[in-house]
Amino acid sequence: MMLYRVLDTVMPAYRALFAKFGLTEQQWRVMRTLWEGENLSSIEVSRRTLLPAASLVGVLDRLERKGMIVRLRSVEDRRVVFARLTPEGRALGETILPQLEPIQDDLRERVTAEEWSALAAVLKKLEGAPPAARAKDERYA
Amino acid sequence: MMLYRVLDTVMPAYRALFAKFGLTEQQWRVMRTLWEGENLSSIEVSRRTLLPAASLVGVLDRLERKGMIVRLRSVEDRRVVFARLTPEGRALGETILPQLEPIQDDLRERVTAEEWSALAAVLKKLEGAPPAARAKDERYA
DNA sequence: CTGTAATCATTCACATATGAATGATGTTTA
DNA sequence: TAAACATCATTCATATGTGAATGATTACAG
Repeated sequence: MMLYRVLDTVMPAYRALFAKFGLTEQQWRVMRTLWEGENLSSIEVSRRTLLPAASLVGVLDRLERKGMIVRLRSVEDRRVVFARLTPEGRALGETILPQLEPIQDDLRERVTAEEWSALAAVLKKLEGAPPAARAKDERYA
Repeated sequence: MMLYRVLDTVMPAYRALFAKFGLTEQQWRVMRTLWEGENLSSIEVSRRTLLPAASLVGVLDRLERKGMIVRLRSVEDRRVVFARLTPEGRALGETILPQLEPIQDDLRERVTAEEWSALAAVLKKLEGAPPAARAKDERYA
């Protein structure tokens, strides 16, 4: 509940910014990874954004309709689909990213660096060993 | 992102339990408040569960269809609707609540009490001053 | 080489979230 | 008291989340 409460109070600020440019939170997350990675496979985007594959399909559909990205099927492995930014998509990033600073600053203003790392540490412990059962995809936490 | 990651690893365990009894996470949250409060107004349930009113309507619809609750319109203020547990709804609580312990224990096992309060403190600071409610006139002027 | 298992993207059915708009009902104000 | 407001529940349209199932493609064991 605490986590939800925090998200409920922190996210609206971001959402307001994205909304100005016609993006939803999830669409934003995808664009964000692309502004960094440019050309990524769906599954890689899914991993970085934490968006389930099933949801990602729709998000990519809508981003494609908006002309922000294009989908390209891989040649080596035809199961894989890549998402690539269009010039418009890249331009959007250069418009939005700077406007993100004020919000970030506002957050940093309220929590000291030590508190941040303490928070990060505890959260990391929490995600460390899923209660249910894992054993398969360990990779890197 | 950290917050989402934690939710992604912690919630599935709970969801698995609810699912056994045909409940979703949101339906669970509502039932939980009713197991404590018995007869609450919609708006009060909304406040305690953090579920937006618009979503709550549907959740209550489904819980009502399942025979877990009933809706009663208030007599003093006919705008208000109360949600009340049915005997089945109450019984479900007595079946599920005990089974919740193992999951809770597992979490407590991984994080010490001090870490918990530290976590709570930081999170509380974060929700302290909603960045969004800062003013209608732009802030980066 | 062939059958089988593993992957990846997608689709389905169902449950929610979000923001805006409504209708019914209280409250307040001029 | 009539008009302007404020509340609460609900509905709408659109976007996601969830778990299960599919189809198309590899990767692999035998």
